[in-house]
Amino acid sequence: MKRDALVKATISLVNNSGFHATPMSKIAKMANVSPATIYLYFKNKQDLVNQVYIEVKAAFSSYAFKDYDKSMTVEAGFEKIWKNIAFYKLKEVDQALFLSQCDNTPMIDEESRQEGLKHLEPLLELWERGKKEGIIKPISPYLLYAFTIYPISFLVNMENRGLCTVGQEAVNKAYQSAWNSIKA
Amino acid sequence: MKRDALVKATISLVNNSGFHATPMSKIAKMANVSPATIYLYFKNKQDLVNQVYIEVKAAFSSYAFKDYDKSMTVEAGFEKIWKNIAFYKLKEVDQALFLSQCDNTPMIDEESRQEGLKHLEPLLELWERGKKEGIIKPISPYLLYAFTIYPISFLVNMENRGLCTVGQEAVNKAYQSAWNSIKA
Amino acid sequence: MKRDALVKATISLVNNSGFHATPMSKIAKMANVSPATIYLYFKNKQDLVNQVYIEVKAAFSSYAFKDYDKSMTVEAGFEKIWKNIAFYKLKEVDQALFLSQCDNTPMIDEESRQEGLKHLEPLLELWERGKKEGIIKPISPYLLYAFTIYPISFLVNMENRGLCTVGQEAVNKAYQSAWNSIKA
Amino acid sequence: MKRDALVKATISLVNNSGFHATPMSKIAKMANVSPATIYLYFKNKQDLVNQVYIEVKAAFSSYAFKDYDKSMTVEAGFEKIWKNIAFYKLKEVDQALFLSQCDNTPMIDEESRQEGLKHLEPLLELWERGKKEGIIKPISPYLLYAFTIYPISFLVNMENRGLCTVGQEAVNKAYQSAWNSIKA
DNA sequence: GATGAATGAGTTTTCATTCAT
DNA sequence: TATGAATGAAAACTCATTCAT
Repeated sequence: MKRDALVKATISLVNNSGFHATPMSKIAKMANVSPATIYLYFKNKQDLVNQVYIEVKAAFSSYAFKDYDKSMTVEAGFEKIWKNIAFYKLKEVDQALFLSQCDNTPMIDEESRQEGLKHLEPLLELWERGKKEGIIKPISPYLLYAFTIYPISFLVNMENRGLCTVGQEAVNKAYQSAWNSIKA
Repeated sequence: MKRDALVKATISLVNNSGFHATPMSKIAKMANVSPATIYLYFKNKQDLVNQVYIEVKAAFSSYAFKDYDKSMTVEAGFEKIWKNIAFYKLKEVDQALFLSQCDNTPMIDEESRQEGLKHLEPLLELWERGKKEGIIKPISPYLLYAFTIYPISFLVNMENRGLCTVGQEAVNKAYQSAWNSIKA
Repeated sequence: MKRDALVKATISLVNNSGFHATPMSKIAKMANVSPATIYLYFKNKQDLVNQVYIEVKAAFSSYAFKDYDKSMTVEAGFEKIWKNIAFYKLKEVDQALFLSQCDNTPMIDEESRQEGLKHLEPLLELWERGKKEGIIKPISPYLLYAFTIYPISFLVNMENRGLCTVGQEAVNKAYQSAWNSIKA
Repeated sequence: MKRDALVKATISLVNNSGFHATPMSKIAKMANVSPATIYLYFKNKQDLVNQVYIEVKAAFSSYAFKDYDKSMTVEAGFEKIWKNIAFYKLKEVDQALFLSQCDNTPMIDEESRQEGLKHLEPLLELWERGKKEGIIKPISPYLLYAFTIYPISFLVNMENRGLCTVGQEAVNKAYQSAWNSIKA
């Protein structure tokens, strides 16, 4: 209950001001809780973001593989996963922005980062299979990720700043770009 | 002289700890300068990062269009610019990381962001021409950027964290992915 | 039962960290009790130490006069009492250290201090008698205490810090010093 | 200047409330200084007391050996040193109380304790000589200290609490007790 | 221009105490 | 009796910024 409110407040405030610029007191206030209460659930500020990061990453990853099934063809599977991710990031903008900030700054422990990464396994496996089947380019998973998944964050960022709008059509076009960039 | 040292110190420290986690005193110390001296060159902390951002962005952009010429074909021009950018980011890792952090967090004024953006004009023009010539997909420049330029940041981040190495071959493959993602 | 555990925990923790550096929560934890439970037995933190002080002082004093009897000669009586005290302090190190800390810091109410003091009456009487009989120097009881009883605390402190060991022989020598310092 | 004021304020406040019960803010206020200023001179609260302890101990020790000279007889030397110490403690009550509190609580680092101890060397040497000459009892220096120097602290404590007064006569009597307790 | 000392305002964190159960 | 969750108030400490020199 209170923990949930704290997690939500953290995401929202970190998005708006960055980690180090959001005082615990503000998080507490937004969660309608005393500052001291935070420390019942989290060891300290660092622990708070770490836990939030891991949880958001887990929620994100779980959504990413919804309706995905290893028996799908590589292309179908990739489209499913990619669109899940895109859909998730465009819908749960707050969480997406939070993750984007975590992934591009030193605000998260390396350990928690590793923890958050392991959820991606199925996608890596799919890519591996795709490479074996000659459907996907034989390039490092970092490249595959950089050109298919990572760009989505940019679009969410831009949309959030009101610089552009990402509708259904843009998503489809984006998917085409993503797929074109890695298909063999 | 001292201003330069301050700019460099800022980049380095912000990369390692994030903007709000790097005190002015540390910046001063790293630049071998008194804290008070910072205020001779910059109005305040926010002004300091803003100026550093604009300068780095300018250096980056100027490099991006080295040897580029509007008379080049779209494809040749794009390859030139893309590789300039990639080369720059892989060489000037510190600056690249700094920009990546600026672009994904609320640490920079919106105004300075706009300021930093305008250097990109020639690339946008090239893309426009490419679209008219039917060489590049008719999609928004945000999409074009997301799938060609933005991924480079991811690779630099990963390399910096020691998770992968980006050599000449990877750069070529990355370029192919970038081009494939936007070519008509 | 629980009260006992609380008293013991208090002594132990205050010895290791000092009064103000030992939180109620730690005391509760060490006593396997909820923090709230402490307040069933003690009005507040100050009341807790005060009570503990008085109890320890009482236990100490009661032991001090074991097998002592006003009919003893002054010298025999003093030796008995002194050795009781020394034996007690060397055996119940925790309690001795606790008292030493109480006696040398402002952590105890003046009132409780007085309360703890009155147990010493028989020793004062013995000294009075000794002075009348010309066996003990005609000096203030504070001096008598300072040179006979107080030194024992020092030895216990040193032993506790691992700086020296106080065996049977040392105790005898110490007693000789104590007696020499006050005998007429 | 400011550092001096801080040291003085620390001694005074620790005497009245104990180390952990005196907030940095109070120390700052008493020294007419901002709390932040404390951290210009001391790394943290622990460092503050440690440094104060070492300094007071040094002042004390330096006074202790005033006009003492290794060429003096053991008895004369001891009387000189003992009376120096007594005089100092009775005059510089604040410092004496502070040391007494440091010596009987866990508020000082073991390291600083060692540091403070080494000043006593000349007294230990004198005792060693006294033992060799058969003038002082062949007992451990801890015993010698416990029965000669340590009692002075008790008297100062008592006088400070208003429980007794220690005048010139008492000092002479006390010295006799001290000497009697250790002379062979 | 350059500085080091100083600080007010604010940060994270702790803790004695309470209260609904 | 007994508690665990909750908290207000205060603690230690930090830091952007200033100012006399």
